[in-house]
Amino acid sequence: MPELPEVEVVRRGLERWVAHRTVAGAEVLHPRAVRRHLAGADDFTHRLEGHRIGAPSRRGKYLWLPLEDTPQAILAHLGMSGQLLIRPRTAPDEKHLRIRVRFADTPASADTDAAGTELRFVDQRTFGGLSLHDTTPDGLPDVIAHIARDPLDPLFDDEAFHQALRRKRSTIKRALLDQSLISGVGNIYADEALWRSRLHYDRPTAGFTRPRTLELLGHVRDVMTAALAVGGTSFDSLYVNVNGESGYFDRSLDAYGREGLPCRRCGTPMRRRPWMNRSSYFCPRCQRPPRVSS
DNA sequence: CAAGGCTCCTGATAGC
DNA sequence: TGCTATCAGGAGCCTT
Repeated sequence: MPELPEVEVVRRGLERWVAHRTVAGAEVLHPRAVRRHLAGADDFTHRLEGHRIGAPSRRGKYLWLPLEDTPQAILAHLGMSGQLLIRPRTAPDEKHLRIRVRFADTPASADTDAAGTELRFVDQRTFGGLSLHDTTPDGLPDVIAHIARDPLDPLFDDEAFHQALRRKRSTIKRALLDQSLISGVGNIYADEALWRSRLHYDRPTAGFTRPRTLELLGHVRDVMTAALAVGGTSFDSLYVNVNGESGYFDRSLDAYGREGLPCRRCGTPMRRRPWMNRSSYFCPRCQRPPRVSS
């Protein structure tokens, strides 16, 4: 399940293999993959043709490929199971291939041995997709203006995040997953950062002290940086990075998926609790629930 | 307006 | 064997 580190790995792959190539054509094999492109699949493909791709950017779990000659960008979200693969044009289609983008071979692509390859969006569960949007003056696709900066962004404002937590009448894991407060954190890294911080997921944010917020942010950054160093992660075999190699980091997980296994800090069996139609993993001893439970 | 819940989707797996 | 139930969960959208 791609979160910020995995998406960043994909972004770097695209920088290597796709930037500065010109789109020759695109093919949408499943309409749901472009459902965020409201004008439809035909409009999506027609408007891509002939444009040259710029340097890929990312905010949180969104990444986008700017078109160099127009203030627009191809926005991508991988959802649960999305992959962006660079494959030889001659490679057989993947079972869940949703979108194919072909490129014109140019001297630029020949220089990087990218010639003869195409970009494929493969997505089993179809929660992800591509779409084309206008970009704001700072280069951000307009439809993700509500997405907050992510914790690895140098312009992320720790103090503003802390004040936002204080104003909320919510609990900490909900806040971590709220992409309008802090982006890029999903269920896995939320549980990991909370475990490192010894915080229970249901702890109200309103009472957070500044040191507590800053420590949590530090752990969020640490766990993401560690995952990035290993090449992103997804013990989920569905996840493959842009070069088609599977990444991951599963051996470094301290909380997620460890129900019944001993806490790596105190040895107490880890627990799993149903939470927001998913799961939260935590140590019942290190991460004590708040006194007043919702 | 904020907070919380519902829903989209497919495949692996467990249970009967 | 073959069916059904459950789980995985990001984020837009809906309800309260």
